[in-house]
Amino acid sequence: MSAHTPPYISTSHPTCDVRARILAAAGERFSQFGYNKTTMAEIAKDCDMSAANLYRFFKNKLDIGSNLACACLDEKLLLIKNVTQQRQRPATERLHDVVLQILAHTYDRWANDPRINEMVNAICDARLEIVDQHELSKHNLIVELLEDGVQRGEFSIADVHDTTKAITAAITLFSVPLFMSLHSLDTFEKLAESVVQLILTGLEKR
Amino acid sequence: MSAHTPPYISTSHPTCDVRARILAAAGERFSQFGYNKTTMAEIAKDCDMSAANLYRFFKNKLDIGSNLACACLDEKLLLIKNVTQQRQRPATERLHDVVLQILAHTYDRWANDPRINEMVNAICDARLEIVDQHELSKHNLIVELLEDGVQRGEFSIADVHDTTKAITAAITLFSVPLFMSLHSLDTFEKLAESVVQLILTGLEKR
DNA sequence: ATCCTGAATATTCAAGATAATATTCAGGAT
DNA sequence: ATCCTGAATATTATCTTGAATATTCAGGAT
Repeated sequence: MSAHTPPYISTSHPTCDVRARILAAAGERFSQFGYNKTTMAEIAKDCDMSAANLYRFFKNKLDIGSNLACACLDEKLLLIKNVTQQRQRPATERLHDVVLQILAHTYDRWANDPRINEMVNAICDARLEIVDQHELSKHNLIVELLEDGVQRGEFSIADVHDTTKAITAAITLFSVPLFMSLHSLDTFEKLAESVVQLILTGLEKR
Repeated sequence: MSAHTPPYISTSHPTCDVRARILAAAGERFSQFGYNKTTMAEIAKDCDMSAANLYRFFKNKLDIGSNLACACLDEKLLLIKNVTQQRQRPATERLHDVVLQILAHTYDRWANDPRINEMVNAICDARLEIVDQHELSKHNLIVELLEDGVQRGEFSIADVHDTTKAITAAITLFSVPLFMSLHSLDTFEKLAESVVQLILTGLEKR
């Protein structure tokens, strides 16, 4: 992490640079030592400023954390979006990949960056609206995917919103970091395959 | 297990009576005041004996808890069994009812007997094998149900065990007390209906 | 011998004291 | 005027220690 703002072309107001620098420093600390164990003073020192000055750019520590958590969730959302919007591929394939992608991401974060998860959790139960917003965005992406699948004649769905909720519910196990300790990634992947299979084709004889 | 295992009919051996009496007293206390807040001395007094004497029948407090937790889980299992084994009904209906039954039970326990859940949790993460055993029994009941459904020509299933695991995974949201705070029972029931629908018929056009 | 207890010991819990840390603010530098 | 800081205050975490509780055990009652 650079201690000083790069002096070159800044597309935005200098204030934004400072905000970005603070977020970068905080993010670095949070992911290395955890949210609770990094102090405002440390973040400030990394940015060559006083702790008090941080409060000119963020309401408080939780606000810094929230911004980082949002970025984290957005990144996750982007991963999903990248799959769902590959319009040339069959919707079934994309649904499959979305589920596996979610699992891979959940597992990776759990295994490789536990401190970030700690932070996201801390933030999420202090700021319900953040997770709500994220869930809504995710919901919409899946709705889009299902609608696309229906239009192409791949899917037969009575109520797209209900079905999206059902799918989201059915893949809970793959979305919650807490569960990741239950199995190896490999086991989870096989399980996810089975669930996708189940979702796509159901049990009834045809 | 017990230091002296009765080789014959359980109810007749005095040791079993004592064990049962202890479990009853402990169960009463645990569900009323919680596992952590009831003392061995209190349980003992309820049984008109010394605390030390409890250790002749159970290894320790956790062992008492484990026995009660087992009974709790067995009761849950029995509920499921009662549904799955109604051979005269279609397997699809039974599968539906099992899921709703599980949800109802999870929710009820969470809402009306939080202390029991606290105990079961405490015990389960100290005694993994208990929950493993329970999961296995549950798995077997669902396997039976699916096999029955296949035989009747209701279901078309490639691998019954994999599918059972998939179903179990897909209803995670309804099995874990932790999630119960997310929605009302009513909302959960509708969601469960959708998930069952999804499991039974799948998404693909037929 | 078998069953049980009171007292001894080990472990866990919780209230209060202490130290860190978050947050605010009056005022100084540019 | 705007930006920033050091010091003051409020909040939160950590540590300490006495008390509560779990567990053990030597020995008494039946």
